[in-house]
Amino acid sequence: MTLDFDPIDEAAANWRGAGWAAVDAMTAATSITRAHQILSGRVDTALAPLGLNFSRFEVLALLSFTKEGELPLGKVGDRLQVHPASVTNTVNRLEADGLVARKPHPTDRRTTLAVLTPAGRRRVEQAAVTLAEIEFGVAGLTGDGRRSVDAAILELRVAAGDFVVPPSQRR
Amino acid sequence: MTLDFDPIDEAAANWRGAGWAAVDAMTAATSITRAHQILSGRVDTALAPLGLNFSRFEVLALLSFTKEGELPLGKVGDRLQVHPASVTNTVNRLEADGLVARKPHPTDRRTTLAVLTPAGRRRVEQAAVTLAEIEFGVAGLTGDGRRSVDAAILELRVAAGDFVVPPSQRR
DNA sequence: TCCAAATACTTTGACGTCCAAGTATTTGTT
DNA sequence: AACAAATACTTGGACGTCAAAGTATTTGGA
Repeated sequence: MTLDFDPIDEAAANWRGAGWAAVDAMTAATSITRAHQILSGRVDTALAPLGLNFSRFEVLALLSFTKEGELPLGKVGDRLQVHPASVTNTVNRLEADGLVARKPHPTDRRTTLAVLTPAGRRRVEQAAVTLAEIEFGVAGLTGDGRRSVDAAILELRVAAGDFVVPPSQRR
Repeated sequence: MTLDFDPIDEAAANWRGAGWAAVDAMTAATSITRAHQILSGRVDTALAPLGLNFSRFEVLALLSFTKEGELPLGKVGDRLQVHPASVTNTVNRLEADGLVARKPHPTDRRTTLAVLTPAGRRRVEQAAVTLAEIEFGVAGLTGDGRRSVDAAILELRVAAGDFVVPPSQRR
């Protein structure tokens, strides 16, 4: 069902025709939404044979970067910027597949650690290779395109309060 | 829980440290994912008082641009690039709220038309104003940023086969 | 010391998305 | 004319996300 016109261009023209405002914002929002749809479809398809999706992969990758291969669930949520309930759900699945284990925090009994298992470490290595092969779903974006997307979205993330740029690093 | 560092920068450094490939693709994918998360949160929050979300708004907007304010459900899915089951679901809600009605196609009895009601037309006008006010969730992106995002993602969409650029319009 | 507030995680429930399968109707071929 | 294939939509199920409420534990004053 490939169209023979750009649906976003079409929408922009309709928007202008209706006299609606912020057409450039609308096209940017629609582009980003569609890009996400495309890449997440590609990524999930590529990871499915490994029993992973992007969220699960992100958790494994994050753990694999720590010294001990473990992190409190709350930290996982902070870093990946997802809701605590989603972390619980994701870790449940990883645990069911034996890729991660839950372990009590040594000093704070409110806290639960997610620990990467040996199987989890092997799996995340495979997944990293798989994802690199499909270019994380952004095949079609050139190097320039990737850089400009990163730079533009950086502004959006800062504006959304994702993180504070330390005064020493302002660009 | 604002971080004092850029989590995507951090991820990129970790990726390089682990010797993993396609770091630039990873950051682009992560940026797009996060951008989508930010804007869709903002948009859904802004539309909630109107009983809409972005999907429902898109359907209403699309209908409002047609001459008769009606379109077969299948066409809606094609234009908005969403799964037929999602169209059914979205139209169900719009219908329950009296913003859209289903009507049989005059000649093809397989086909169902979604028709904008007067209430639907009023609602979509309000929503368009609301969305323009919050810049469709992309406040923080400058004009340049919006243009470069659009241009970069255009490549991605074409590569994904969203539409075919007619020979006469290749840029 | 005591206790309200904050923190950490889980549970439940409302939605949204997609896939796969099912029903109805039309199209295209022989 | 007959019928397999294509098309259009709906249904049911698996998942994922978030918000809100619930439980347990720790923290930070009064």
